[in-house]
Amino acid sequence: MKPVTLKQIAEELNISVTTVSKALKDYPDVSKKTKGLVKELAKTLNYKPNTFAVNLRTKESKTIGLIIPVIVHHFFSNVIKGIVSQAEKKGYLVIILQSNESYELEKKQIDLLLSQRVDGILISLANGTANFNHINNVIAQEKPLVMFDKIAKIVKCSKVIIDDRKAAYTATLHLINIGCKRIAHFRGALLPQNSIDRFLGYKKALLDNGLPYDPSLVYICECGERSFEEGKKNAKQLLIDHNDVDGIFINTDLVAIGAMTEFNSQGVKIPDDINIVGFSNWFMSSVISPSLTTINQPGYKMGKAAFKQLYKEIKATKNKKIITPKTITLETELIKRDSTKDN
Amino acid sequence: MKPVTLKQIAEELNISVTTVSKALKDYPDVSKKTKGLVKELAKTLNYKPNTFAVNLRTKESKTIGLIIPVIVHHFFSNVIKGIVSQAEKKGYLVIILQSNESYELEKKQIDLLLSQRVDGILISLANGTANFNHINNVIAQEKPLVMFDKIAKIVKCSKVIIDDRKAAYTATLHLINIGCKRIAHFRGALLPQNSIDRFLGYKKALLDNGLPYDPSLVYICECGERSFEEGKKNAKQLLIDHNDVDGIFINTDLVAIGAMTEFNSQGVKIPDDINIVGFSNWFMSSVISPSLTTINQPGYKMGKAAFKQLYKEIKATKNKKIITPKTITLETELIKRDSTKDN
DNA sequence: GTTTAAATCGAAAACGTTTTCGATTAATAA
DNA sequence: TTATTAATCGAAAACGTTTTCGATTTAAAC
Repeated sequence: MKPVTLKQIAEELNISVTTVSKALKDYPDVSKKTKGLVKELAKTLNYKPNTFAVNLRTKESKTIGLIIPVIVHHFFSNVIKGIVSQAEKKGYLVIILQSNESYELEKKQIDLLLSQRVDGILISLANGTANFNHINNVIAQEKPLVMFDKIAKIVKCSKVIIDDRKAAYTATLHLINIGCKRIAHFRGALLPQNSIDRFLGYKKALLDNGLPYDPSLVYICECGERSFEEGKKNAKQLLIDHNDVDGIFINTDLVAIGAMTEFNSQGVKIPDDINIVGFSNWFMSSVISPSLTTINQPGYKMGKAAFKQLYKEIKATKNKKIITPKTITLETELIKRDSTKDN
Repeated sequence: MKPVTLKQIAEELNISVTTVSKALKDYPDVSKKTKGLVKELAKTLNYKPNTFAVNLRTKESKTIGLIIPVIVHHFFSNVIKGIVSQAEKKGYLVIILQSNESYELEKKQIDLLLSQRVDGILISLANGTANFNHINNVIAQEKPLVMFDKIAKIVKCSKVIIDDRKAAYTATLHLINIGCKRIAHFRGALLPQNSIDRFLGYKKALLDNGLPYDPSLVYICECGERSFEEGKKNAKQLLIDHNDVDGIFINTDLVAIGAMTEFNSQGVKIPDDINIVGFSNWFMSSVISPSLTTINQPGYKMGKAAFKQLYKEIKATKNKKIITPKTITLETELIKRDSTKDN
């Protein structure tokens, strides 16, 4: 019941292991006849090359690692799907690790993947990550690495992102265009680049359009496991702090839905009393009532693009070519629904 | 910039590769002194054993494969999270593949994982899978395999499931208890065991409680990508076919939410005109309005349990022990919310 | 001083593949 | 005929580790 090896095929046909190997890989220095014999026998014996040996010899595993802050997440699970499907097409397998937004875990997982000798790494940074030595370490080893979504601008590597600032600008502008004068923002955690950028886009849209920027209108949420509750809490606090807010741009749909739930239960009408724009376009957002105006964030596309870039870099590295980091920016779009007024 | 090997450490210390290897693994036949020297040098050189070589030697990869019908799915992504986190604890990595509910793909992916020589396989069957040769093939090779959620009763292997029939019975009974007399069922696809079981539980609850079973009240949906739309469509059809239905037990939350959307838009009041019970307890279900009564399906726990069982079997196989298949049934619970009347 | 036991080490084989390079044979050209 | 080329093959090294088993040295026992 042991797996078939080249040796067994060789002995059966009274030829050498070398020839068997070469026959299976269509080397030109094997006759058609032997190729035929070898391939036939390999098929009937159901020969499968021993990946361990192949890996050892070729020094590649045809495997990539993926580190992601959360798995149970509409956007990220779409990214995973994009990566896995694209990788499979190119004959690569994907090892998935969840960093749980923890820098320490992320560091360990990088080590784990390196010691596993994956051919490349795809990563979306944890909220807790402020030090990038572990990432730079990977790059220094000339192991291809591509960041997506939650990136660090400071790190010299390829990135696949959306233009968070622009998207946030668009979202806020929409609120302004429908007549909002006091626009609040529920922002994400402090460290991640994308929550910074969304905040900056929000701020710029205000200033560009003659509205004052008021820091007391900006609320923070960690956007972790308890996003929904954070949304409710912030909404409750907002109602206490201010009575004149007529629009909110919220960092994530799930937080927005939490906020909407709170507003609903307090009798605050959406969009009549307050207009809300979320971010990400979770499936849920189209289904709740009122449906949520939001920014579509293309997770599946991002996963595909990230793998494609990584694949290029793996090939390049193999051919000893130098890779110049590339930043790919994917398009987003505003999806108008019922949580904001028609204008 | 090449990775450090045992050989380099050996040369540096003027000892043999054998001794270095043994020192690092704390063999008793290496002196304390050499152990100290070796370990110290290994650390300063940042030695990491070459996994490829270790795999080849030990014939194990410390890697398992996971085949799952869909990744972007609240329940399944929770399962993934459970598996990945548990596996990491035991030093195992997880390769994820999505079968897309396709038998053909599933078959190919099994082959892929076998040729990758994973130490074990975790699988939830595709809807399209009616033939189990590919699975039996794995078992015949004495490669540990555990099925979860979408299983095949006929296959002799360990399984982690919920008692779908019982859960469906409970759900239907709840509808009966609050006074429903004409209870419809939106069932899942025809092949999967769990959609069959949920249907049977529904039917049994009716008959046990003196209600007639009426096949015209059973609607089918594939529960694939378009679940939401299927829910709407079935709801619309139901309103055309019957005007006396006062309760529906629906195979999946997402379908239920689709149905509720349709009822809402047609002015059918939930739960006054019609009571609805879903299945799975997606996060969304607690957030929509009215919130959805449903059966909680413990995805994270299932993932953990599935890996634990697989781990046991991997260990057992390694020690040449025979493994007797085990079926683990996880508890479910009815979560009463606003889509069903109080009684 | 000899025997025995314990402690410490290393040579070598093995895992299964890939690839280089030299050897052999057959076919062609001179 | 011999020289040259093309076609076909295989020996052997290499990838880096683990593990068996025998060798050597040292200490203890007689």
